[in-house]
Amino acid sequence: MNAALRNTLNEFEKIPDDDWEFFQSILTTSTIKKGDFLLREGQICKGVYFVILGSARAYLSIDGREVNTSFYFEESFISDFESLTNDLPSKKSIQVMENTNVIFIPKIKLLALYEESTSFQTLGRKILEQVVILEQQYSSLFTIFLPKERYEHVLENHPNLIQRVPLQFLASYLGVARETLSRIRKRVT
Amino acid sequence: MNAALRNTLNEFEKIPDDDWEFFQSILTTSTIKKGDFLLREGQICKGVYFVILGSARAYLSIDGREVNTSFYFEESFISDFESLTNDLPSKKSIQVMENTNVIFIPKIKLLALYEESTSFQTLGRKILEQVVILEQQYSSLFTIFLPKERYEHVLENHPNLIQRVPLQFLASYLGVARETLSRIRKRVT
DNA sequence: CTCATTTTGTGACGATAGTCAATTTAAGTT
DNA sequence: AACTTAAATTGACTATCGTCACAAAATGAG
Repeated sequence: MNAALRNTLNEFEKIPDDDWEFFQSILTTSTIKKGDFLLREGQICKGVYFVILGSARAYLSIDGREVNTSFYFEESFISDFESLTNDLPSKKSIQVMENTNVIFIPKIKLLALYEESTSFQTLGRKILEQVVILEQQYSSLFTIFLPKERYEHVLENHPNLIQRVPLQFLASYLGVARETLSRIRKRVT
Repeated sequence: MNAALRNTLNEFEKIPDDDWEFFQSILTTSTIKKGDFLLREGQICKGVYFVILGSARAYLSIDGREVNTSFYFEESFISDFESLTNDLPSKKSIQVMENTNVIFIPKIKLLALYEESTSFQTLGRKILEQVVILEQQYSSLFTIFLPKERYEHVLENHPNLIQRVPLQFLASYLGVARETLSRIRKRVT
């Protein structure tokens, strides 16, 4: 059941068997129904989710309008770091886009695990390094590309996004109006 | 001489004295002349710089045009994570904007230190967590704000940037043409 | 201080994306 | 399958930004 998570973690850092045993004991698995929330604006994020099957989105509510900031699919980690690491009320909501199976990793337990296991500490650092890289690539979308080019670049590099995310959510993620994205898509395809 | 660095690190995690002693031994301090480079496109980034005094910018060269992706001032860490963590040729160049004093922390030594010291490992993780948060705030500039609002938001939250970065560099960082930024600044001020 | 170079500011124009409104298409429910 | 609701598309119009060309201001070197 947790095999997908172990495989993903092993790509970053090999986990010794006994570390893994303890790690498993802090995990809880659950199924979230389409439209339900992993985190709501104002709540304090208490841990990290791992997506076994399904998808989710993170968004900001800006005077009534929803601005999508991230999308998550199988084998990815979901959290709001701003809330999680500094215990601040989240500015974002995280909502599941379809029925989704997740593993929950509580922050308190994870921090304790870091203290005891060097390999997990290393793991946490390596995952964060990749998150930083992805975030930088995302922001450069806006500074180096025009809207149409942003779409093409995402189509090329993250086809999941284009295939599995409804246009209404994708638009704000790409920084364009829904109508504009619709027109871009017609021209490109 | 390294006091500024120690102070900064202590805000993340207290460093035991003996850990600090060893850490100091891997550091080298240098002065970089205005316009010189800490990293050039195509090179592999070999470590992290800490700014004691001065400033720097990171930029991408996109068909002749320079797109600035980050600015660095006193007490901040400079690196290209995409190159550093995965040993890839850097897409970015990092150039000093004025005569700048930096401390260099070599990656190889730092990784060795991580293996031996839990507090440094934790430190590395905590710094990365804050980097992720900053990067996410940067990308949301583009999705939630119009150009004029981006300028005002940066003016409010990172006044250093507005005061110390030439307009020609700021423009691409904010995703607008130089002329547009010039006009925004006239209206806002 | 003067000259040369770089940086910033301005004006005019065209291209592009945003907005509003209406329609078509798709999805979900009973 | 029929109905309802939501999502995507399309058209018309406007606002905004980018581009090009040039002028003014600031910076730096001799």
